[in-house]
Amino acid sequence: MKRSRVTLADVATMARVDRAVVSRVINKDPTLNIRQETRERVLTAIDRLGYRPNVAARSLRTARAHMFGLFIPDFANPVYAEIIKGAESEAASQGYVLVTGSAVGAGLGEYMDRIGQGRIDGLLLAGAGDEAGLVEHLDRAAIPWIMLNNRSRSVERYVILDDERAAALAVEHLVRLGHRRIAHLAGPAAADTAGRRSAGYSAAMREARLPEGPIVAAGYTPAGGAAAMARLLDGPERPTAVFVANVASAIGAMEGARSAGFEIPRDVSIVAVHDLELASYLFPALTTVRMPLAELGRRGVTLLAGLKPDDKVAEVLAGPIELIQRRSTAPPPG
Amino acid sequence: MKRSRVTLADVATMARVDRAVVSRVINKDPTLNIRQETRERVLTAIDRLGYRPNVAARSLRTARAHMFGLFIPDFANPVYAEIIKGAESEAASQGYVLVTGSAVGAGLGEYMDRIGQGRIDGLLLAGAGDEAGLVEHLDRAAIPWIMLNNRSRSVERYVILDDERAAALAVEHLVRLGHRRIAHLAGPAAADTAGRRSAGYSAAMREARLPEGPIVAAGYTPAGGAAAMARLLDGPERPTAVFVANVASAIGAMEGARSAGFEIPRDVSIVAVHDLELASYLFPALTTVRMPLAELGRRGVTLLAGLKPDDKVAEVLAGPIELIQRRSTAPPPG
DNA sequence: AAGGTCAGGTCAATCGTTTGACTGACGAGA
DNA sequence: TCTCGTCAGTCAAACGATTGACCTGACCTT
Repeated sequence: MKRSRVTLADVATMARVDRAVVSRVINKDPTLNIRQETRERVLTAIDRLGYRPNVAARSLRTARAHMFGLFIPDFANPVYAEIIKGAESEAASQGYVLVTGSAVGAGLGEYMDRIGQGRIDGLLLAGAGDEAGLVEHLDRAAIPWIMLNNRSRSVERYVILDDERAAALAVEHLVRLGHRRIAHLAGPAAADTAGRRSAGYSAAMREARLPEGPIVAAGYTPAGGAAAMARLLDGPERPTAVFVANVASAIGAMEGARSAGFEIPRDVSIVAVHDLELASYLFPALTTVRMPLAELGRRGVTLLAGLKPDDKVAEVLAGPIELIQRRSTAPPPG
Repeated sequence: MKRSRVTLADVATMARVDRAVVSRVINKDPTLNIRQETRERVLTAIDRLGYRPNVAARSLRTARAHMFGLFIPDFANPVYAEIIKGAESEAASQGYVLVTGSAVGAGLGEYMDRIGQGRIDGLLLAGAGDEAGLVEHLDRAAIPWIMLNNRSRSVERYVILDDERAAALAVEHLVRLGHRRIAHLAGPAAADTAGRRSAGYSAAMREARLPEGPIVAAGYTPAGGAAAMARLLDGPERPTAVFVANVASAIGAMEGARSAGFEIPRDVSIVAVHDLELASYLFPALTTVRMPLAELGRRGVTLLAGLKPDDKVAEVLAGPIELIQRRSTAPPPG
């Protein structure tokens, strides 16, 4: 039970060298010229004292925190879990710590104020909208930042996935099954991903020479999906299949269809964007389009590590996008 | 206009006072005697320069980082999302930043090494097991830490929920519906929560003078739940109801029951611990026991804020535990 | 013998804040 | 007149690690 903190000076004393030597040994300074024997004295001293460098002192001196932040809107959304995993592992392998936060209730502004200056070397923003003052807030912090999965209208600092293609894959699957009345349960108008998926839907429908079915927008939540589905199935020209923009809404959509008395996939097929482990345990197991979310987090960190505060990034991540067929899609009735 | 970083000295120069005054104004030092006029000069200087205190320097001087860590095994498990939310909001209101991490692949040891010394003032460990060397690792960091939802055999530093009572609530509900053959789909033997829920199950069964049905353990995952359920329903004395230790396993368990050809709740009732929004969108909507998870996170932070590295904590959080009846439970067949 | 090279380190300024100790000016009381 | 007490700030030493510049002695070369 060592209580008082161990510093460089303590190690230096024990190893009978200058603090500078210890520092250079720890940081593997290539300019350091040292006898093997001395190096070992330092190393054992570090070990015996249980020395850990003080991050605050190091950050102060070097002006780098070796820490990246990841800001997400909501931990309850499992889609972000994938992004976090990718980002965390990439950060670790680059020698950074990734800290994830979500400023419950408050927004990014308060988060940035609380995080203060000098605590993180860069920030990843997943699923952030195009809120007022966002860019100003970030620029005041004078650290590099990148949006994941969303573009900001005002600046080029984002990595996104090929949502058009994902949507097309889903629609093509339905078309191949024989569907002609394919509706679209879109995402919230504010979300950039929603727009891109809708665009992909439209393009694929045009390509297949099919009229765009009814389109209803809803938040990326089960509750939103359930409500929207009810409206989609209520119209006169009932669709035989629905392309849902997000897996969370799809979970609600399935419930909505069931409680409206429709059976999936007999009466209506459902396919959604984003694959999750959960999808195969739903009833019926949900057909999805798998997106490289972990890769997105990974790429964000990689870019952040080599970015200056004023650099531009505008990238559509090329990664495997594939349709995972399960049981929620089938040929149309009749 | 972000030139080089703005420091205290810049503010002091602009306000024509000493750095000390600026510092004391910022920290609301009660011993500071200052004219209203001067204070305002300082405040406007801060504002005009967009000054943010440098966290590294502050931490170095005060030996406090104003940051707490929360370590969880897996972001994909939605149960932790609740804990994070509670902890984050409590931390914010106490002036701390909460950072959540999960050392993918590696364990807590590597996480602690990466996080370094002096970066966080305290650590919350959710769902950590009783791994070897854990306590040593934590004690070397010389910061207060608390386990959430799990006890360590070796030290008294935990806050848990009343899992016995949660289990009893679930079992009593099944008994009241008329079930007599109530099986238990338990959690992994390594998890402390699993043990307490099993104990609660046993006690409630004894109380109801019922023989303990078959008990099968599984990890807190859908896959584990599905496999375990198959085994439970395969035996000679098939249970009419199953108490599942965790909602994630329950999702799998439902799937397992369905693919074995049983209908829920007609053939078998299912009730699980932990309520999630998702539960009402499953098919059928899952009956659960709601646990105060956010409160657990909240309490953890509160304790951490007023804890010394050697203090003991052993607390069963008193919070509302209630049965949320949905459609996965019904009277037994016949 | 003077100069040069190299190994093997040491020295000390610096990063930005905090904080206990101190000071100069002014007015009041003895 | 001298002392004392406020008021309104100022001074400067930390905190712990990093890093460019410097030093010392041994050995070699011409």
